[in-house]
Amino acid sequence: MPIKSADQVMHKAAWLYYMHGLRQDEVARQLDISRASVALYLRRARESGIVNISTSTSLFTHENLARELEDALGVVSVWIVPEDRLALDPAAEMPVLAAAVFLDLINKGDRIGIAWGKTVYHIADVMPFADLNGITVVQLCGNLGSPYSYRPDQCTTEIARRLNAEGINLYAPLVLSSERLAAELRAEPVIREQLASIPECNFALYSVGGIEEDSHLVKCGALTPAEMAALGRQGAAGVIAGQVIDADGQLMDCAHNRRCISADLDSIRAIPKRMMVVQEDNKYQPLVAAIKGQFASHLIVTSSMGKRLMERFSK
Amino acid sequence: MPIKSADQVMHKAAWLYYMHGLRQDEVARQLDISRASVALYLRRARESGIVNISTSTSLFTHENLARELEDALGVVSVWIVPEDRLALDPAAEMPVLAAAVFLDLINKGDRIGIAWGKTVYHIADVMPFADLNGITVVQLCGNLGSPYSYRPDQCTTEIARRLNAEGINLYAPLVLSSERLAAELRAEPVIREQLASIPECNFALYSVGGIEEDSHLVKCGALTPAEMAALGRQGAAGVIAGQVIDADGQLMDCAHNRRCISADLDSIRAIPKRMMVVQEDNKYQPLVAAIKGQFASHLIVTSSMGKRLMERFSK
DNA sequence: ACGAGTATTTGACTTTTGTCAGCGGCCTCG
DNA sequence: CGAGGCCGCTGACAAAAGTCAAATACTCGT
Repeated sequence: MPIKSADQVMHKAAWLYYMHGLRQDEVARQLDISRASVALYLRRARESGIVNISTSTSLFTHENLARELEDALGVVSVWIVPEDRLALDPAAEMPVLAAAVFLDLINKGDRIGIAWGKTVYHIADVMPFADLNGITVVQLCGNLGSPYSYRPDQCTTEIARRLNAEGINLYAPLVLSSERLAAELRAEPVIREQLASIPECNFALYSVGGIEEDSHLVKCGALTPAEMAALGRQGAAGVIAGQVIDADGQLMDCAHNRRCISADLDSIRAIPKRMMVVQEDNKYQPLVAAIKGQFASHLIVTSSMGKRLMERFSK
Repeated sequence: MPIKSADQVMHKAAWLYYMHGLRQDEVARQLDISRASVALYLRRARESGIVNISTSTSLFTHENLARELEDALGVVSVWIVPEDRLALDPAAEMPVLAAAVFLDLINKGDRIGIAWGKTVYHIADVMPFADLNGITVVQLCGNLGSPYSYRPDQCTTEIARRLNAEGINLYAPLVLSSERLAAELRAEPVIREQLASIPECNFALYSVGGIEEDSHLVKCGALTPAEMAALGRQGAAGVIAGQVIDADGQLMDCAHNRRCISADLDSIRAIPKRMMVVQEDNKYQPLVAAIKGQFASHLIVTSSMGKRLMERFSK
């Protein structure tokens, strides 16, 4: 007599309900439990990723603008979040779309790099549960406390949890108080190995940070408003995985970058699928820099941002 | 003002309901239609494959027997349909499992060969709808009227319809009354090209036929009971895509095979993923022949059949 | 332009599903 | 050994989803 574990009952209930199309009361009779329990098991099955429900994202790629941007920017694929009045608020829509596209693009066995920011955290927050095998999720940049609770390690951990994947955190601060200490820490075997393994990723998920004086990096205390303003005057245009880039998407030669523990920008550029998600309209300049720097192969933006990019890059 | 096509409304309703988790009445309010319409659109979205609901099939591979069979038979993967009293009737379970595994194994752009039989038709019958892109479904064997309505072209057409794939039928009878006519028909350009394209398939779905005097091939009138009995005495062991094979899984040298219009057995063997689904317990001998003939890389059987195979192949 | 025929939409009703307080078993610790 | 706490299951009720006949909006041919 095989002992039926709770997991097996859950799995079987999900199978009968979703695959055979039985009603909950029929499943209950079949498994000899109450219907209420069936409802409970079904919820757990969805939350554990045993059951997957997905919807085609073609709604967001079937716009002409998406096609035009793919050609003009030379990226693989673009998704456009519309802003007409029949649509939801883009702030709510974009993370959901990003999560759906993300799940669509990843495969068993992938190694996925996750960077840092409000956008990434929101994506993690709405990420459906899935039961992928052999996925590894690695953290692309060091840690930083945050006034919101969007710490880099949390993003990585949460996404790994939802995918039933292995999560690898980077146990180092994002930014150190001296260049010397940062260099020494980077040279530590445990950190060095982890940074060295980043080129093995085949997928990256991130946004691009702004360089205003109230940008995320400033709010989190990595830079003072004055330092950020100075960087801006020196030509800073955006932030990728905690590192400041110039208008051409190249790493700035500055003290902050030297004090930073994060994925090497060339390593990031070498990742085959680089999914960039940009929510805020004021990220235009940073996004232009990121695109020039080849940081996006898959891009998710609002229609208004898409139009501005089109004007900028179509000539 | 963009004109909202019915398809777009359906797609958007599905998006809001399944991805954002809104209730039907909230979706209705958002899209300014009645809740009943939302329910209708959601059904259509599921039936058109815009929404995908799938359940992990690991329940059926987590048996020890499956592992052992994979080793003993040298096949890639085995799924076992249990027959304990908590389980559904295998006759109902197997097609559902086969359809789920099938959907799991195929990818965008695949070319899929479909053979013929009651089993395959039942699988087609419960196949979920999906919105795969660039899939082609080709018919592996000629047509034959049937006392049940399991004609080969129907299997192909139905599966293609459900996957939103292109279906390519073989417009020839499975069996002709003379060898000469069969040879001439095979030489016809339209038929020849189609048969020649079968090695381009990367996936095959079929079962194996029996050689009893009431087997499918006899019931459909392709062979008389006497002819089948004679073939049995000559060493026939099973039927693959309408063609009779011997106990080693090799093509029999017989009149029936020469009168047959179907995929070349070597072409079938060359297909990378060959998914064989066997429902009936009396298919033991034919299945052994099919396995010896390398016709299965992915196998779905009942636990009792699995045990018999294990006894046969473990030594 | 008109009307027959077809497809879409809806309100009202029925069925199915989600929820949660409370019951009961079981394990732990005093 | 018994009390306390935890976990899982269930019955009963509330909420949500499915269904269908009837109404309305389209389409196409004449």
